Amino acid sequence: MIRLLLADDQALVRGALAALLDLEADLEVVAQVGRGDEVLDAARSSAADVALLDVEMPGLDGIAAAAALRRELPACRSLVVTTFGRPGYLRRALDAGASGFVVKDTPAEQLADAVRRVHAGLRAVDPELAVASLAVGASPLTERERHVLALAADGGTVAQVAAEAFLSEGTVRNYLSAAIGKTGARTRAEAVRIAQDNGWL
Amino acid sequence: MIRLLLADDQALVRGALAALLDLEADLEVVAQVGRGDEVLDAARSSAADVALLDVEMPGLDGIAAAAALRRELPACRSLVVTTFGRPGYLRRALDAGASGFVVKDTPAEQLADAVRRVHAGLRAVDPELAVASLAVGASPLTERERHVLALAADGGTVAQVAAEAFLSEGTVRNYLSAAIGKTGARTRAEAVRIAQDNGWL
DNA sequence: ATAGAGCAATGACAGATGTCATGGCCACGT
DNA sequence: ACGTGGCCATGACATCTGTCATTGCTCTAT
Repeated sequence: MIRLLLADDQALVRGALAALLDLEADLEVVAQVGRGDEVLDAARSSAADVALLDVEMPGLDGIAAAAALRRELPACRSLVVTTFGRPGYLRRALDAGASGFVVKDTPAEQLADAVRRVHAGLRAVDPELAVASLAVGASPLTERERHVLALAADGGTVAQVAAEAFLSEGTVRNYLSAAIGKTGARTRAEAVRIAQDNGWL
Repeated sequence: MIRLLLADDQALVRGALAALLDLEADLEVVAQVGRGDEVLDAARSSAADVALLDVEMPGLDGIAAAAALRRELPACRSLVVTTFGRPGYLRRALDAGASGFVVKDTPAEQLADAVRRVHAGLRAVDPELAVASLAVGASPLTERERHVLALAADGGTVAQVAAEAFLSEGTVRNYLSAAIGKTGARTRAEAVRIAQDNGWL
């Protein structure tokens, strides 16, 4: 029996996945959580073998949760499940020690197989996405550029971003300018969109 | 036996929901589609009683699909299921003739009940969301303002938007200015975010 | 040790953006 | 008939952005 932990902030999806996986004779859902920062405790107390982690979660995102599991509970393997096939997500998930990566538009029948592969110590990675990940490559942004762009993502002015980041306005403009150049965008808003689509955040 | 149609672009979620609902003795999933524009045909040929429609779908969104069902196949009732509890979505869904509206973070146990209510001719609406919908109210934007803001949403310049909308640059700036004022935003990007969050698109 | 890369800042400048006043056109309700 | 309000446009204006050149500091790799 493979013992499963489900982590997804959408209760309906979480419950539905549980129903789907419980249909398999060799799988057993032993814990469900709706927040990333509850994953570690739940995995420990339920002695889960595999954790299905959504990327978008409150508290702690699925990738960070995978890293925490790797560090604190290496016996429990991670399978990251996500809505968005952002190439950067895959790379970061694997870097964080996840054993598998599945997007939510893969057929339902393949999920159980992915779980079994991960449990067996193999990798389970969407091949199409792996190619895209290589094609897009790693983020061209430096850490500060990323940070400033993330702060600008919700539409604030340069002055607001500068205040939040404790930087001068000119510096913020320089970083944004660099980010716009590196992403190939023509405006700040477009740069935000491109960075988000690629999972560079 | 209540005959169900599932429409969701994420195959994994669709399959999982099917597994969940098939566990109920009185429910039967008779059709599944991944695109909004396949809903009508599938509902007709499967003689579905209730259609579960995701809002975010390629081809035709779930709300438009609900409207089409209402018009062409009034025997089939619609239950809109969505990731985002955008207040505007609820209003538009009900206007389109949907009988129910459920967000994806409601507990899984309640979904089957919502389906039964809708099948019985009752409404199934998230009460919390109904309140939010009334509080936020309808979109303050005029049709042109909405349109221009939507075109500006992906980060293009004023000149690009003007070209796409066949308007002068000055007019575009005026509409954007009006939209910024009405949404209470300070920049164009923020206005886009606010409008999207409220489902005003 | 030396060159390269990231980080932080300043100043200057062209161009884009947001605001406002104004005008004309049309449809609608009273 | 009249006012109201949405729609389209123009022009002017202050401000905000995006770009570039330049400087200085710190690490890191060669």
